[in-house]
Amino acid sequence: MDKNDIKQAGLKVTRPRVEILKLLETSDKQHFSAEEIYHELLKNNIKVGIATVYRVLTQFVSAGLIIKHNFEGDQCVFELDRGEHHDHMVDMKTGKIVEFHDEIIEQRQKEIAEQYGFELMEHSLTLYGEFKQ
Amino acid sequence: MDKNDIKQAGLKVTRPRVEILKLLETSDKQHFSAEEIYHELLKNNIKVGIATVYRVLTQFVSAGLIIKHNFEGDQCVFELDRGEHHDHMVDMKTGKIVEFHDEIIEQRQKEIAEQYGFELMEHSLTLYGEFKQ
DNA sequence: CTCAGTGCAAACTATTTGCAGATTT
DNA sequence: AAATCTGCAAATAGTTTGCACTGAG
Repeated sequence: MDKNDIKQAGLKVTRPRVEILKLLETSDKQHFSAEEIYHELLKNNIKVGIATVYRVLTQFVSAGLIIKHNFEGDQCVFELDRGEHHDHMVDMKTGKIVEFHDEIIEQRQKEIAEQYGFELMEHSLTLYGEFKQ
Repeated sequence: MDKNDIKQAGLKVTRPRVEILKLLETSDKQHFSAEEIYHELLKNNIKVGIATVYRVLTQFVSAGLIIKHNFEGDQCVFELDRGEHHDHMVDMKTGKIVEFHDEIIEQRQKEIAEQYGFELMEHSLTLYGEFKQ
């Protein structure tokens, strides 16, 4: 129910917002940079400005609809927040991104934070390398 | 032996290089952004251009003398590479950075990479939150 | 009809580059 | 002296903002 998500975020249901959310929901690719989203929309004959893409993405992040990642390199990537936390493996040659989740690591992070008197709010774990073959 | 490190990297031993390395070696702070280094040098009456700071930092990273981190936020930070790998906890209020190392997590990362047929080359783990009290 | 949202162009921030003069070896 | 290095200013890349017009409710 994408349109409801937009409404519940206190935002009006506009073309760019619906289309950006739809793209993130229906694409087989999970991670997009702002530029990629922009070009994808243009390719589908949806006229938007790059500024709107950035604005909408920022709003969606605030609303908790999507997540923003700061991998190595110059630009950020965005993905739909499907509620299940996960970390990433990034192929440094191809740019391919694969998600994983590991309870042992999650647990250890909490223990370490505890040890240091650190109130853990979020974390980011990214493995860089190459997928074999 | 900082000057030797510079030489061994195939770089000439110049004022800016020596001073940047010295700052990173002797400061109680471990992590600096390029701007911070720049201002720190100016404060110590060492005239450099910001472009030189960026150039030298890039060269030092290539030479393996320092490490570059991409924490959340706009700018990168640099720290001396003391050879011992570690991850980071970042206080989102104060900006304070504390290092930690956990063998269990390191081990799990290797196992996960193995499972996925992923040749692990590096990784980045950062905990975000606040130090209590 | 009203106010939020949009596209455009200009502004901004972090970083990089071209170049002529300065430094290291 | 030769080659690298530097500071400056201009360029770049990603992202943000001001503004007048457009569109959702």
